[in-house]
Amino acid sequence: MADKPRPKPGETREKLMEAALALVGKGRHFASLGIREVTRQAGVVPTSFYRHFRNMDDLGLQLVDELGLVLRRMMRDARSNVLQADKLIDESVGIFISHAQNNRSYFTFMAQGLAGESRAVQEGIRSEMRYFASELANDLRRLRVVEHLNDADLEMTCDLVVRSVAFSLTDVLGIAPDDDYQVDQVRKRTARFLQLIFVGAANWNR
Amino acid sequence: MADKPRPKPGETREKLMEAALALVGKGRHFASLGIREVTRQAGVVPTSFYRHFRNMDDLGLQLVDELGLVLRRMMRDARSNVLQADKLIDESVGIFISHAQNNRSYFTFMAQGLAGESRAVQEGIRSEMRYFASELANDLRRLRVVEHLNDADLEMTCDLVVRSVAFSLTDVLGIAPDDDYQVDQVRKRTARFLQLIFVGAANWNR
DNA sequence: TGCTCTTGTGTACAACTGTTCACATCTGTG
DNA sequence: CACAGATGTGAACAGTTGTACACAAGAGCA
Repeated sequence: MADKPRPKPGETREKLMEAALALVGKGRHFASLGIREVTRQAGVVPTSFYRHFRNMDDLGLQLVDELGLVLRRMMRDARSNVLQADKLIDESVGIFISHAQNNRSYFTFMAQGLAGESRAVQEGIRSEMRYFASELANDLRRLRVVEHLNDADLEMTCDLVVRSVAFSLTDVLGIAPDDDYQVDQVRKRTARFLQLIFVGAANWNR
Repeated sequence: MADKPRPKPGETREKLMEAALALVGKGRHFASLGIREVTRQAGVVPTSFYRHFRNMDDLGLQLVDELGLVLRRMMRDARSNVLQADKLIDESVGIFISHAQNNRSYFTFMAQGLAGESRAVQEGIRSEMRYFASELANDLRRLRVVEHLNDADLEMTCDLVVRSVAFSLTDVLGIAPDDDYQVDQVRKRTARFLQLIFVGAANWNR
């Protein structure tokens, strides 16, 4: 028997998730990944896969959970780093985009999952987006920048904001990571989207 | 591109494209389709595939072209059927959504392709969206509803509109085709998104 | 010490994959 | 008419796939 490096406890599970994410980051589509392919990338024997996941969809679902953590971290980061209220939009957008840059694989997975073939993954991601929108609504209420909007309209506004940002993040993913000029273009354009939306919200009286 | 002006309609070619689209409509993801799978669905022998496409990405690219036709038809439909200017948004959204309902497979393919693994398909779809946005800008200019916006701001506004509608169309795809209530919810919500954007545009003076 | 769980491994197999090749059929043009 | 080219077919290939099975090493516990 050849000596094995080390049989660590429960590390294989994470290796498999990272492997899938790595393949997605390399341009592959999650839906086209196979069990063998992932285990190969993880440096594990195919059979091990079944010790942790029932199938690929299962792995995808667990990735969605991890994605939730990433998003929450991003949100916390934005909340604690936005200093001036008048630069709220610019600074938040900057933070979101840099998170997308630093977690390309996760956000690529998110973008793929939105139209993915697993209904469960799809629903999971949409649920994360709804959560994000409702947290944003809370923040805006707290900052008293939208006092004239009723709850439903505020919720609608935040939903639109989140969708726009999400779409912009997929723009970033289509750009070479070091193409600072293009990334900056997306940043500016996204900020203007949000400004436009907030101008709309400020003048919203039905 | 237009490689078949003279020869008779290669029906196998279209059968293959329809087959791929049918599989996508059935919930499969385009990136996970195989050549054999598509030919089987088309009722054709695997070898025939190579008579018309070099590989799956090639087929995807040609589907993007067809998708362009669908989008153009949708646009023309909206232009000729919107009767009252004050109902422009509601009627347009209604038309877009019913087109999405009647061409579910195409729009599912579009949603998938936006984050797909073929950079070319991705770029093709984004290009269709840009075209759509620029046509919308023309229309708005013609209708004189945005006379105070400069070209760049108008273009930005239209881009945001197109993105929002596109996102909403993916919402529709996640709903059972006959769930009229939910579809109507999406319709109303999308219309409000656009109203919000246009209120923003109307009050946009930097 | 034994017993049972959990995790990881190696082997095996039938089914399926993409692609090639040689051959059949059809269609329009010289 | 014959012939060239486009289109479709079937058999064949080597490689990959998902999954089942039996087994080994360690952990926790009586």
